[in-house]
Amino acid sequence: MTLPVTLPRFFYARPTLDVAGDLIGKVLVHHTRTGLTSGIIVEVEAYIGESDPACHAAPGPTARNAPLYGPPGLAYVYLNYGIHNLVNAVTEEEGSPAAVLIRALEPLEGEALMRARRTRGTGRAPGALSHDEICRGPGNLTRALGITLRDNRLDLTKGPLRIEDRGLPPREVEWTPRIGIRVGVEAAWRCAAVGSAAVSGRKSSGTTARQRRPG
DNA sequence: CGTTCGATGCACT
DNA sequence: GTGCATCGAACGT
Repeated sequence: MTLPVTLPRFFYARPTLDVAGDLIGKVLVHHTRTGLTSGIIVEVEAYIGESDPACHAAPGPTARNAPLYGPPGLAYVYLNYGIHNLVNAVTEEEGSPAAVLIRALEPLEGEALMRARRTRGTGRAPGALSHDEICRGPGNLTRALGITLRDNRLDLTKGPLRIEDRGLPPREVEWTPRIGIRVGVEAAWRCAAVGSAAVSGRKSSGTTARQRRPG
């Protein structure tokens, strides 16, 4: 058991697909006044450069996508569909716009607080959420961890929003096309931990009928 | 089980 | 004014 180590800048200053694969099994942590919440990263997507039509840098530099052009290790948070905050880790070198979107976590610390945030304002009871639903999906995990637009441009290598290596065992991963985009569908730039029930999207194959009882 | 559709805010044309 | 890197309730089979 080793001490938690916040990932340093050089971790992010690499090819985005390498960073994406290596983020699986790392721990996203958010420390707020309300408390500390965290989860194991089990699903990510890479968005790479102005030539990637699904990347926010596709139109070239704008006010919104400026963090993508910044130094590696920054957080890029933006509002999607008017409702959901999505969090990315900026990769590669300054001036080279690319990032990894974090899409799902397995809840680790502060689960009660995460449940409260996820159900606040809705009619749902905190207990109605299963453990694996709490941080399943990019909009859900930011809500659970209390990540908002105010966290945009924060430095993930230090401070209240960070990603740690806690020496967790390596996970088997699978690469698939990215989810929920209209362009750039062909690239297999989504990476997910195999077998994790917290992963979003459809099951790759096999038995989806696990809900039914045997007998 | 499956698919459809409304909510909601901001960047960009 | 249009279009999203979404979510979940509502409805169809």
